[in-house]
Amino acid sequence: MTLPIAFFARSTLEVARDLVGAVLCAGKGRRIVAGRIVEVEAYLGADDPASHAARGPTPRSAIMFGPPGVAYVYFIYGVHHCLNVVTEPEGRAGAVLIRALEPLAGLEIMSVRRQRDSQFRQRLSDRELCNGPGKLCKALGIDHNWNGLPFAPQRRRQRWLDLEPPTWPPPQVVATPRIGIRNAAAAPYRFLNPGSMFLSRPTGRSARSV
DNA sequence: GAACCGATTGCCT
DNA sequence: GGCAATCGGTTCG
Repeated sequence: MTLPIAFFARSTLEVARDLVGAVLCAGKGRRIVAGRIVEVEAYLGADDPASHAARGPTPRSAIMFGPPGVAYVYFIYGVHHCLNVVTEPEGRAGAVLIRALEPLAGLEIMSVRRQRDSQFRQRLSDRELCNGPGKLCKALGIDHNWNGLPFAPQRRRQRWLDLEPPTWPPPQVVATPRIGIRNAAAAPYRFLNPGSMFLSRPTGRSARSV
């Protein structure tokens, strides 16, 4: 069951919290990979200095003001891609950064994609495959060409994304400050499953249940 | 058009 | 723990 648009057309903080435990699937040609979301971060609009949307819409951030439930993919440090889910009703800016996954399917594909030189390298451990926003994009084969794709299965397309709700019972979720943020560093907008061994960083001492 | 810089990662000491 | 890699987006002149 795919998460409906109404799920994403809510406040970014609520969507971020509720995405922990959801299953992300990515299809590229015949290859399908999937993982359970264990860590995300919320990025808001004008009130959030750390957000790409903080200063209003620009060519890059305009997508954050658009319809919810689509991918916002950006290129960072000239090296990596990061995957977000656009939130809030159209006209209001918001996005949730996917920071870490527990790999569920296609682990061999992920490992090959993650290798710097694909030849003669040992297979990466499961916990290394998707434990960071840049790493999981590499493992899922996601780049700027995926920007704007809906989170809805369209299996006849070359590329598609899907998000399915957490299975029962939902995981425990805690909030901490976001990683790598200078402004507004204290805002507890990072949401994660503290019991997971697939996080990008340790939970941290300031974690609070939400 | 030039300068600055980043929601990261992996390799080096 | 330090730091380079390497590019596009954004801002400033």
